[in-house]
Amino acid sequence: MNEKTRGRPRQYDREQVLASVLSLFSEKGYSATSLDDISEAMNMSRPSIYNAFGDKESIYLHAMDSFRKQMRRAVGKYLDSEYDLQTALMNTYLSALKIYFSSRPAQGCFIFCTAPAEVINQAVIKEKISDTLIEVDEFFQVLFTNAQQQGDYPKNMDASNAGKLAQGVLHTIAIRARAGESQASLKRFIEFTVPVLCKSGSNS
Amino acid sequence: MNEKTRGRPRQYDREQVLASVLSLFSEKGYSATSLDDISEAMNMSRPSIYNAFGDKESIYLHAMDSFRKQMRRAVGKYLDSEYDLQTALMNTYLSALKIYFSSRPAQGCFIFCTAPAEVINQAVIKEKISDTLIEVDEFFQVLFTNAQQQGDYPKNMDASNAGKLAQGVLHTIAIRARAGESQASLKRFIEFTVPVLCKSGSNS
DNA sequence: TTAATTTTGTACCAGTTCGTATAATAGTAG
DNA sequence: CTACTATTATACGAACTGGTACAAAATTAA
Repeated sequence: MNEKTRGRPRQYDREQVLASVLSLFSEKGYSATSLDDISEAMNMSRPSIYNAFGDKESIYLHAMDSFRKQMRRAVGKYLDSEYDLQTALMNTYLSALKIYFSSRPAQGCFIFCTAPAEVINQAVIKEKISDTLIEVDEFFQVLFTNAQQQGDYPKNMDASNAGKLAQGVLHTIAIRARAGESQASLKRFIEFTVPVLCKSGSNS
Repeated sequence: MNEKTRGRPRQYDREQVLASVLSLFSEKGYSATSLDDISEAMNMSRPSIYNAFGDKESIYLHAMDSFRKQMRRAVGKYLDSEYDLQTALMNTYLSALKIYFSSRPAQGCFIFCTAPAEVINQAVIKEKISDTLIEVDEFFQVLFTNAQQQGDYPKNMDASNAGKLAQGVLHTIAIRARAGESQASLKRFIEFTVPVLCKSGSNS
């Protein structure tokens, strides 16, 4: 990976500038962010940016991928069946909450709070957000089907729709965090919600 | 209301132009919509628009109010206690679904799909979206407390958080509709979800 | 009529937008 | 040292941005 290549060497670190542009887009959204903003945040000149990531839309798509990677890193482990359903859900939501509140003011979910606005006129963004929905639905669905196999969740329930509902909780948390609801309040909401999703689980 | 006033009479109908700018903002979001776009959609010159609704941000806020009114008109009746919990929830979601799919392609919820992107740098929009969250939370909470009084929902459940979860379902439906999920699929999702929310309700 | 009042249309502004043409820079290969 | 290659910096441009000054138009009040 660190092989010497011809030509002038890069002065930027790809992961690092992606992280800073992600943070920028997360704050202002796609349309309100200018290439000048991006250039300043990345500390790169405009032609360099274009050369590295393409046009503005393409930069945004890279940021979406970067965010998805971050989320996967945070919650992927809960797919392991050593966690029971309640624990896996709870930990997933708490991990998400931590990310949603990682800036001040809290910015919620980068993808579900900023991308939907652009969806109608940007086909590629629409595709990627749809793809994200599917991936997350499947993540949660696996949690429910695993629980069904272990007798932890009723088998007559539709794990696919249960997964969708579980992702829905993520969406509402993301929006609420960005709108100013407190982390403590959202944590209480999660504590109420997880037993409802698990249903057969013994909640007081 | 139709009293003769001095000065040149208006050539526009306030409700009508608000409806068209709402549709425009709903499609493109706040930042991607230009005053030229707005002027064309309203069929009004820029100074007239400024005189009638103020600057761009103010126009957007008026559009938010207009959308909230539309939603209230559609679902307000389900607050009447003649509806049982399941029916009220089901009808509310179906009414929302109809609005979310009223354009082609479906645009979901104007407020929760386009406003969150602007929240961080536009304090007034943040306030209004927060205010909307509270109003809708209270709407659903009333549904649950009414059901509790009629023995239709367990009294040991927290109606406030139940209401929040119920609004969460609205959020995920809105995002999914805008991202391209089919109305039929979302209807099945609702049919799965309503009994889960009601819990004690008899679902096969 | 004349004055007062309100809305409308034209035209303009300074600032910003995204993207790129061009040339300088910094490294490797031979 | 000379090619070659890739990245960087400067600078520009045509289009668009939100907002407004100004005057014309259309009504009521006196």
